[in-house]
Amino acid sequence: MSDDRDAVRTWLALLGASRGLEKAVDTGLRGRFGHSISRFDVLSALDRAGAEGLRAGALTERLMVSDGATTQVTAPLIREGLVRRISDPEDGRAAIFSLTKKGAKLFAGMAAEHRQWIDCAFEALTPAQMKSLRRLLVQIDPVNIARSTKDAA
Amino acid sequence: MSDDRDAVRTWLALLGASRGLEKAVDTGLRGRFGHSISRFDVLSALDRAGAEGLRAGALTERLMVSDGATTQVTAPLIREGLVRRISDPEDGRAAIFSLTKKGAKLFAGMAAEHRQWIDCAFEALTPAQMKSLRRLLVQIDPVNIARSTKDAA
DNA sequence: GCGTGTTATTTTATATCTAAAATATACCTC
DNA sequence: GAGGTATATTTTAGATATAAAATAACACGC
Repeated sequence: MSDDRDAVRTWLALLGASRGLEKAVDTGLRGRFGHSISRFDVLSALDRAGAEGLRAGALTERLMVSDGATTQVTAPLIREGLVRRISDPEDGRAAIFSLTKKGAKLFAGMAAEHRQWIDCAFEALTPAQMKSLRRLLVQIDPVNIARSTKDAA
Repeated sequence: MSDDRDAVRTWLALLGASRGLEKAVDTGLRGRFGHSISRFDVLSALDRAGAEGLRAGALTERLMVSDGATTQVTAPLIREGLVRRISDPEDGRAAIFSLTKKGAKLFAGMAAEHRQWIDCAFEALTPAQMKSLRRLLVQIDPVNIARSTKDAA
């Protein structure tokens, strides 16, 4: 068998594993808590940030989405009283997001369940295999694509 | 260091690698060809299917998306004359999608470039490492999540 | 032949993302 | 402190996804 498409085959395996797990987690979160994985990511970032919360820009950066998405995803969380938005007293332009008590409590439950799901999904891998997997994953370099695309243009 | 969150850390690494590469490929395809990665996937599936093409249901299954998405993603491709839709002569309900000559030609160019990008992104990995990576990836089992979610409900 | 039910696809409503335009406020220079 | 410029965020428009309702066509039993 030729190895000509090794990289493409590996990419398809990576994409399949990631999408499959993401879909399963999203379905689980929606079913159990009525929130998408995007919202879970917001709650997670804010939980980690603690009491000071995060500015909209910082939240956007951590979620690796666009600024518009942050506004939209936080909106329903604010409506439900899980997230609080206040103006930065030091910069009137900036908005600071943080978890309410209710939001923190809900997130704790979500995170516990989420962790169990992930543990189940990775059950077949030993800790050493997981470490090996992480080491391989970080060697993949998407920046190379951006470069070669620019060259071709 | 505790290994308590090994699985979650691995999941985050997987998600990061996959999203990063997907984003880079999507950006590359849009910049060079004006088509999203979703459309590329459609063209790819139809190219593989050859002259007989694929029924809408089969295309949906291969893309692993919902049936509605197939209708919507193919629409612009049909408008641009890259994909053809005809009624199945043996089943008036079914639609059969196939590539036009123009679509096949465009896809050939896209696929060649796509492969170069992926080769670049995986440059740091040896063929043996890629094989090892694939073997680890297929052991991840999202179905476990669906099961445990159902139990909890 | 004709209702009845199943199946294939499309349509519709909603959610989420991006990119770009609009808005609002801070900061800097004079 | 007034005006221009830069920056932070929201809004808007468009793409893509899902889920569920609607549409259309086949197929079976009578």
